[in-house]
Amino acid sequence: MTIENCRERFREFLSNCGLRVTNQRLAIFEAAFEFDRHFTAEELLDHAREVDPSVSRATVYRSLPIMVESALLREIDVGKDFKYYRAELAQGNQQAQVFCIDCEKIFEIDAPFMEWYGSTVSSKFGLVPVSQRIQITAQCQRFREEGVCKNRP
Amino acid sequence: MTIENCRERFREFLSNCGLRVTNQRLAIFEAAFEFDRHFTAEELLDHAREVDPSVSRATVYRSLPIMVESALLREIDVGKDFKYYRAELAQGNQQAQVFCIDCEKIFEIDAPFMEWYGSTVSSKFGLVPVSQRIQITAQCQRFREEGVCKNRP
DNA sequence: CTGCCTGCAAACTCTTTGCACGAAT
DNA sequence: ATTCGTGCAAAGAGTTTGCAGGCAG
Repeated sequence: MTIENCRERFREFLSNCGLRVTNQRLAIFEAAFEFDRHFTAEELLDHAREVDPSVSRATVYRSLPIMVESALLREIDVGKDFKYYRAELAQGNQQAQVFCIDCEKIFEIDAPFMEWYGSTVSSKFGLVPVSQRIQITAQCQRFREEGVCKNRP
Repeated sequence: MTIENCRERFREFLSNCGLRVTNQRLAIFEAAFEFDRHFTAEELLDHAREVDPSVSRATVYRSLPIMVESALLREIDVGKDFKYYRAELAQGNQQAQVFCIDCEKIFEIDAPFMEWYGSTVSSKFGLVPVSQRIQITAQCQRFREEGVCKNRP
């Protein structure tokens, strides 16, 4: 899946939902897909403004749910008071997140069993799964002992 | 594990940490252990005030981390902007949470493999696990279709 | 043209904090 | 007597929202 595909997909999603294709929404899309890592709403705002300085914080916050809904962005909650996002070039596979509390970096790894597990467990309670995630919080032992974290900026 | 054991454990934990055993802390403890379900900080405040009207919101928020640290309370983040807590009478097993977005209820189920999975995955990134959780978000199909959720108050 | 979108700033929610008083040890 | 703990209210952080004007369809 290339960025061109994604851009086209985004335009179609907007149209199909009766939403307008505005310069701001496109700028936010471009900014999001230029990150090669997880980013926060604030980081996205800063970067989107480099593409189109007129983008406001409100529009970023209004666009994020749309892009998550369209499955172009994944939303990740690591238990902090803000959320992380990541462009989803390759659609689909369930992933487990490992969040390092020392370097604040998010690592991801495929966890194909999760979907099965989610629906098995949900059905035990008479429910239908919407989403499932495994999140592992970890620390860097070396950083704790030596004050150096190889992932730390 | 009875509530008496837990109360004693709490007093010991406070003493061992050089923290004082105050009426407010005890009132918050009692309130927390009278819930037979998950509760929020605000619900805990309301209930603690029934035990001791002098308890303030600040003290509840200052006590929660202590009780979580002492393992008498479990903190659960379901991706909303506030946290849930639950008294932990039976210590220990890793659990997966199923959060129903229709009735906002949290169901739990043992997930003994989680600890193993967390350390296996963490070590792939050179990290040491601190905690791990599986969280499944689900909905009540019957509520969606018929407007009735058997778990809904 | 119509009405969805936008930027701005204020509002909101949950949580944390500074301060002076009060209570546990 | 010390010092930690407390209540109060204000601050804080991230996010949401009301409004008047702007732009896509």
